[in-house]
Amino acid sequence: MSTAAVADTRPYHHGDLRRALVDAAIRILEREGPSALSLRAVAREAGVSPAAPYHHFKDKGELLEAVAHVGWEALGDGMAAVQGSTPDLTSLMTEIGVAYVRFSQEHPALYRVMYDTARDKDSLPEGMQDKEDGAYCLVRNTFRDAAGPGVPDVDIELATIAAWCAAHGLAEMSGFAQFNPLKEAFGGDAGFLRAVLSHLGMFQAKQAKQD
Amino acid sequence: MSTAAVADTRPYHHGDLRRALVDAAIRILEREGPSALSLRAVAREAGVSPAAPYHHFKDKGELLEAVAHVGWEALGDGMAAVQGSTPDLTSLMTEIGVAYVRFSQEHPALYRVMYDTARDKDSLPEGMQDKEDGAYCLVRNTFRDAAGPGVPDVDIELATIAAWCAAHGLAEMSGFAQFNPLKEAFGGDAGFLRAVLSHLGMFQAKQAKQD
DNA sequence: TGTCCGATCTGGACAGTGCTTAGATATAAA
DNA sequence: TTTATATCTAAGCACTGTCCAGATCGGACA
Repeated sequence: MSTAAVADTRPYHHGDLRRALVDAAIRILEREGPSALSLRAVAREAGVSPAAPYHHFKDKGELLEAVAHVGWEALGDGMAAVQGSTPDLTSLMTEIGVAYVRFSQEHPALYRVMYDTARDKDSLPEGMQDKEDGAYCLVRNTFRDAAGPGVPDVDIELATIAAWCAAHGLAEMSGFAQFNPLKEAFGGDAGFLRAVLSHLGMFQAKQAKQD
Repeated sequence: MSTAAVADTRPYHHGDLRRALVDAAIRILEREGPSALSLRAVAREAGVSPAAPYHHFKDKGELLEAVAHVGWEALGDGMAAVQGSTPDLTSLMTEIGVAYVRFSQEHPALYRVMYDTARDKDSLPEGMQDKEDGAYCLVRNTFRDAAGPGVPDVDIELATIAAWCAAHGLAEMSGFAQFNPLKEAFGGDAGFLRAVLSHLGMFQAKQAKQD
């Protein structure tokens, strides 16, 4: 998760403090959770004064945006990793969905920051839907490839949105206590995720194809 | 939304300050959003000192739980209101889903508090899955009624969870800017919601019935 | 080489927060 | 009426996000 070494180049006093602050924030997030993520704690973790971050970010929200950006890229990487793992579209989309939920389980605090900032702006990050390597585009492209050239854009878009919403809902609630009995019934977390995702039937482009 | 009159009985100094605080919190939430909801602001709104709430709630989290509880009940009412609006299961479940998302759109701040506290506790409120009049039970019962007696509990539960996750995902993202083009394509917000919900196909008990 | 300018960082301050403690007050019970 | 208990206030603590004046350092220019 790019908590990478800080001292690659140090063009300024501290040496790329901006990146160091984002890294520090992610470190705190993974170690102590979202409630411990104050601007002052981040500055402390990075070894600078509480006012230093204001030379690189307009306010706390802008720092969180930068943190979220790292998260979205990592999520995209995780989803891209299962690409080509199976030729069957339905099971491929299920695996992409599983990768999505897995990310949210492995980085719950980061995932929370990602959607907190998204809700504040009423929008997923700009780049995700346009840039070809974004997580959102990955899902859309998978649907498009499977659907073929005759399917209207609106159907592709609908399938993408539906899949994204379903995956997000599952991601936020997969840890809820209510679901434990069902997890056992499906042989653990992985089986449960696959069951829900394939039950939803959202990962079938056929539906979009036939309309 | 139960911002009801305060002075029904006043057995204590202030007169049911507990309820007054919850009402005040909801008022602030609807008026200024979640970021304005501090314990001190709630006390101010209710006309008491900043320390007064601590005689009725252990801490801020417990106040938020009480606020969220009001929200869950209101959500349940909204979903129950469409009950019996159509004999067809698929369209009924779609309407229940629409009612769910509509609630989140009309009370975004309250909806946010509901899930913030749920995530903190890694659980939906206790009563919802057991009490017969809870929103969660409403969905499960609808599935059960439609499926008939031969369908195993685990399938009913799976369908319920899948539908709930999908509705929540859509609720959190239905306001995102990315979806605007699609909304126009489906003739406004209502059409968009129905399209996504029925595309997901999650509201069909048949799948559960056949397994 | 020396000087200066602007980017970068610090120390200190302000208002606001959640929460605690000690004391005041009013209600219900004796 | 006295007493006990629930309720509320006042004051204070440690913390937060944010701003400001001043210190400091790097690179450009002379």
